[in-house]
Amino acid sequence: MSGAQPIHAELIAVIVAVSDGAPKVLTLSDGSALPAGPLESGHQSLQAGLRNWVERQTGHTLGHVEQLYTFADPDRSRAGRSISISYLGLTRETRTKLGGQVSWQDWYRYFPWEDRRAPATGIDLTIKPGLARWVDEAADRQSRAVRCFALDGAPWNEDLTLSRYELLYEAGLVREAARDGRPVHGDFAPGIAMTADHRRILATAISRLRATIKYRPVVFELLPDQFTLLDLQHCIEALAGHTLHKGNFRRLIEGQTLLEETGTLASGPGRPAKLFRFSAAIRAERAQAGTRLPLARP
Amino acid sequence: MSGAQPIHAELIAVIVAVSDGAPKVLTLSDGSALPAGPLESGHQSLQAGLRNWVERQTGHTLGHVEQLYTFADPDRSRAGRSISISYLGLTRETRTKLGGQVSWQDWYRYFPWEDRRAPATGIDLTIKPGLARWVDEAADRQSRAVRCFALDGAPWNEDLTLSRYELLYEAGLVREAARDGRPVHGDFAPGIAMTADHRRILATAISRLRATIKYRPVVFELLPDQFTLLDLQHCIEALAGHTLHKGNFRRLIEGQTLLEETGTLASGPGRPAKLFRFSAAIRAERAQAGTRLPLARP
DNA sequence: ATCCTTATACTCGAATTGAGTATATTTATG
DNA sequence: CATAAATATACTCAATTCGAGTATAAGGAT
Repeated sequence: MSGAQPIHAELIAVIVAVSDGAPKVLTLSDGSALPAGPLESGHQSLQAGLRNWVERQTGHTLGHVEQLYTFADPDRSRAGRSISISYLGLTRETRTKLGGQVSWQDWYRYFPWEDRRAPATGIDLTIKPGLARWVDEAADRQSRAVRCFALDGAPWNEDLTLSRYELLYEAGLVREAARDGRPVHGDFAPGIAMTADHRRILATAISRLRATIKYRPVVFELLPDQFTLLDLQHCIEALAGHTLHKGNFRRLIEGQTLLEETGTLASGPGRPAKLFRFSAAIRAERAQAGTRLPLARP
Repeated sequence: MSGAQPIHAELIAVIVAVSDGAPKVLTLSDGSALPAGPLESGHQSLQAGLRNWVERQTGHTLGHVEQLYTFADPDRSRAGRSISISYLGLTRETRTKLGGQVSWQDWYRYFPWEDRRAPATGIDLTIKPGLARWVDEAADRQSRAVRCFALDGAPWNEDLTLSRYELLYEAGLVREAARDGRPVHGDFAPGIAMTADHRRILATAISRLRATIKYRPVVFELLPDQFTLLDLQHCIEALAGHTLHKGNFRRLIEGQTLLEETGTLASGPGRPAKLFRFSAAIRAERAQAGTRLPLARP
């Protein structure tokens, strides 16, 4: 087999925190790029390399870290091919000073259509006409658009963030598509663009995280040590992009051994809520255990 | 940032087929290695590179292809670091001639404890004593072992194939651990070893495939054009490693729009069964749609 | 004392699930 | 040819889960 070639490898990180009821992502260049850096020689493993590098650059300790996807750049210069390995990392947003153009951004700035917590945002109205034009051009597009955007009465599936972004890209309804020279089909969907394929990587991270929280208790990496059941619910709703039924949520959580009471109460308006922490077993296993959250769809 | 270095990239493929009621994986060296090859310059994308290379080498057309994981070799020679990108590919086992040491192997030869279709194989009896010794050495090991191997009355979770292999490796209960100089804790678990980390990659593939078949109709890449409901059930049981309730399986499958009748009947002993094929919509979307199979665990 | 706000508890019917039994239609066998 | 064996298909039923709602408790603010 011939054609093996030297290659340049880079790590791209999607660092996620939740604060003020919004999921945030750590960005460079005033929100237009994800943090990235070359794979360095000293690193034991890719994951260790990423942790080390993020902690040095941002001062944030990463809790859960998960590999997302590896991309190869097809048409880079003769100088050598480039491979990007992307990661999702969870942390708590601390008020540490951030360097010049480093900032936390609400991830729904990039994907407004993914936030369905408040009803009737009218976002679909912006997207649907362009989508309709694209669908009419070929026969096999209909069912894909229907499934991704729940066009008929079908239920919205929050895990399809990546599929939806890819569809909008193919349909020429995001700026990146126009930038890459693809045909457009109308006004761009709302939401701001990013460098290269960074918005696609962010969509991958959202899809993955939304899928992960359903069966593994990774949310605890995003919450403070103590929290109320409503805090937990709001955190999950922020990530999932839709609201949950309070009573059913509590029933499911309390039916498991996920949490334990701290014995203290939260203050604030209204009746004080019990404070909880994740149970010792869960903390020891660092999110290895299984969980059930009321997000699975029939 | 310094330390960027040229890197060698290689693709490793886990090619899976199901025949004679057993999940098979394509191997080299009489079953001790997975097919692997360097990333070549002509390839558009990693996935295209893999398809191209597998089809040229084996004559098998890959249906569903899914990226598994990217590893970096930490302690390779000064000559340059190596990155391995592993993929899962599904195909049908055809009777094409295979080269010298290329062969299809039942994947349960490598993971006998993962096949729970026949009850009481006694495999657990071989593993449990060593596991018990390992658990006793540190406090936080108990719950992990319990969860992975369903030690108390907990239900067996078939998706944990990778976690179980990793635990056995850490516990020094597989040959690869001894080979890598780790302490052993008793007799090795049954199952044959592979080169380097290939058995770990195979475990990753099994975990991923077992998780995937629950919500995406990828099985259709493994079955012939027409098949009976029992064929479909047996295929899924082979992959999942446990049996399903026939009536409930049929109820769930027929309650969806997954299949359509061909109008013909299968022959053989007993009452002839209706032949089905996957519905046109499913085939068109090439496994993009959602499905439900009776495998999800409470 | 009353209102507002949030927490917590409980209810109830619909839907799903797990496990079982009964019947139909073919091939093999004496 | 009658019967057994094997397989397919259909139906039943109770337990559990789920979605959505109502009711009550406990704090602060006015």
